[in-house]
Amino acid sequence: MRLTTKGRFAVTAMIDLAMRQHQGPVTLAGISQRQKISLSYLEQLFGKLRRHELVESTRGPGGGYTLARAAKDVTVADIIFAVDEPLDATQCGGKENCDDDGPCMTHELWANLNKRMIEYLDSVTLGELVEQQKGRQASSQRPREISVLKEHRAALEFPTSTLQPIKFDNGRITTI
Amino acid sequence: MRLTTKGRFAVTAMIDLAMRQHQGPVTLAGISQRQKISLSYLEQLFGKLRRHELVESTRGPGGGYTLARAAKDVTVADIIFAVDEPLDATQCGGKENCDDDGPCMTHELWANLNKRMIEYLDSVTLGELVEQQKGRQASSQRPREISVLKEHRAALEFPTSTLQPIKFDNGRITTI
DNA sequence: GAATTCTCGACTAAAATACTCGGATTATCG
DNA sequence: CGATAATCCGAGTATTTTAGTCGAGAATTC
Repeated sequence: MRLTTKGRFAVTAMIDLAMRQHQGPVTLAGISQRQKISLSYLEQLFGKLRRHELVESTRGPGGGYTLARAAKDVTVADIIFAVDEPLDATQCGGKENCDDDGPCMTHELWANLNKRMIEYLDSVTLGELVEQQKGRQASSQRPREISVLKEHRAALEFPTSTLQPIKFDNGRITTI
Repeated sequence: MRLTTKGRFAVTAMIDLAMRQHQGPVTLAGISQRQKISLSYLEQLFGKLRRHELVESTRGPGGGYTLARAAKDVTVADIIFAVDEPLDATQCGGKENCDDDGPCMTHELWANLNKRMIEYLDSVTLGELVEQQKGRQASSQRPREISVLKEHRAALEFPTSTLQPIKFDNGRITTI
């Protein structure tokens, strides 16, 4: 489980896709423009998403991508695992003999943290995110205050910080 | 909240320190040997731990480090925040106007994930980890089977994989 | 056949991570 | 005092990862 902007980009792009696919395939060029993610980078990401059977592609004019299954059946964990695929379980990955003398001291700690992260990310579906976003757009231009904690600690930080905002049609809402 | 091997090293080193400090200050050279972490790297980490007032140092021969407060009053989150300090809140850090039109769509998602991770890491104290480790060492050389889930997903992955096992005195247990 | 769109692999720039190195400072011991 | 043990500190470096580029190709539609 790695959390990088890559995963975040992928989730953002998938929300964009989910909100538009009812009109037919969605092009990467479109997602690229709306979400300000480079086309070539999107190509890489969607290659992985396709190989993990989260999206399907149609070539040629009028082509693009569609979800391979219903948005409610895709979890955030699915998306993140698809693009941030673990190259191979790093040492101590699953086995418990990290060293001569059994599991390293922190084994359980990280395993449990991992479990909790996955549980959470697996509990949130793409469909829910889409609904959330629709509600937000419908309510007003000014977003309603969100009940997200202001931690005394720093916010979740992603390794690199080229995080892009999400926009639909240059900030306007087209009647979907 | 970043999860890197740096944080893991720090937690491992702190456990080592907590288990030995009753004999007086623990030297980095010792931790370096036992945990196979480079001395210079440890110096960096403990510089941060000291500035965050998690440890105290004594210079000169017979010197070393001790915990600045009781092990039960130090959480894993404390340690990780000390060494993986957020350079500065990346865009969208705390504020909710990531873009023109309010918080980006995934804002809540990551904020909530972050909250959960912190909650968990804040719920585990250094003291608990030490107790766990003592119990493990006492029971037998062969570690007891640990009830850690074998996820169908990959295990928690740390960005780079120079993870080192933890050892005490070359695998032997000295009567502490 | 021309335009559109995905597909693929190799390459590159920038950043972050995980270190190393040299020297300075502080304290103890004999 | 001087040797030694230890922390302190800043600068530098190697490796890896991330993010993104580029170019050529293949499928599809019109």
